[in-house]
Amino acid sequence: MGRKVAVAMSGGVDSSVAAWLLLRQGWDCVGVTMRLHDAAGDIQDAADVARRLGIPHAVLDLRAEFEKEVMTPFAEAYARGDTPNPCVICNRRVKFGALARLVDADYLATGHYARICWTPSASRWAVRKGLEAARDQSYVLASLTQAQLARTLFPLGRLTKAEARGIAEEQGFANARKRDSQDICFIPDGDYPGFLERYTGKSYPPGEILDRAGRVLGVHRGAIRYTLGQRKGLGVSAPEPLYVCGKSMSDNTVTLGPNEALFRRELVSDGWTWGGIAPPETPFRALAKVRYRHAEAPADVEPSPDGTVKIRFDAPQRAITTGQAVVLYRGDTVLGGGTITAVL
RNA sequence: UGGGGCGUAGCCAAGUGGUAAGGCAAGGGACUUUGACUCCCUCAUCCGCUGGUUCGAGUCCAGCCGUCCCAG
Repeated sequence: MGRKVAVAMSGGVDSSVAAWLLLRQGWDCVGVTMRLHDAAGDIQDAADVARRLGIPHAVLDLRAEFEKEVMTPFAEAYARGDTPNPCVICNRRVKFGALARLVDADYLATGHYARICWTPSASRWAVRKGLEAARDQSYVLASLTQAQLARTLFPLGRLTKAEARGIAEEQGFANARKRDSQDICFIPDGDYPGFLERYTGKSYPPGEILDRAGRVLGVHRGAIRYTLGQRKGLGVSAPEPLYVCGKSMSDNTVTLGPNEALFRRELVSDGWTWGGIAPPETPFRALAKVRYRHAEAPADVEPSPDGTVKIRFDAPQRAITTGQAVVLYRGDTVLGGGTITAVL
């Protein structure tokens, strides 16, 4: 392998600092920015930083791939009643997929707060958590394949966000003080129900809000707007806070219950990609994480020959939701990641 | 029509003579490369209406209105 690396520059602070770090380490860098959707992005910011660093910069139009791999599956998942995590899919299919295939470089680098390590005992690559626990992004990278990891660099893995911002300030990057990105990138206003209706051309009609005994509590504004564990926006007043503890797309109903009703111990998952360990055939213990901001919890992991994996937590976890990614850890190493298909 | 209960913010609800708790909902903000959760802030110049007693009334009295239950 040579020393040429393409840095995926979003126009934000992190990927800008990543490029600077690689340059300083002697890499032959080229900046690339993906055009993913029509919403005006930060392409100009990325180009400005690249110019400042004195590296070539290219904009790659990946709108078709993004639509096919991310937006459409996103809408389909919601229609099914799942709650997908588009960032996870985007990383695997678009950023480290389509983009990686297009660039002419030995490696692809991004500004994720995560690390990659080679595990000699298993002869495998594995994603590891970023050093700053609060910023760790290994969860959204768990589905990267061995081939993808072999040619990926995460220069920010050992830095804190504060350090990265410090570097951006020192280097005079125009985006040094830019807000962290948030929300789904292709739905900048955060109105994902509105997006889904516009994108699919379908409307999701009102239906009944029920309590766990089946009594009608009110009317919902389309089942698509509600996800497990949700409290806000229900419009139902009660002696205690109520949360979405179930919904049925076929009945077009949303069921509410108290917080305690949300805890479950067991889930079924599929679509696994294995990182730090070879595809397992026997049960083992691990820490499992069921959403981006979930404190991973100890569990028994039972792989099946058909590729599905059953995970049974030692203690019940709140609002385990189908469509979300589940990621297994041993220490700070990612063992693998899949998608939650059922909660028992 | 008699007898009894009740009428406090969008909903529920404390309050019993001293200057309107709390919960839910709602709005705003923080947090956050997913949805959520969480956290913080805001939210009745006024207690059905009208008089009266009192230094002072949501709290006491009278009348009226509304509502619920029992009786018929």
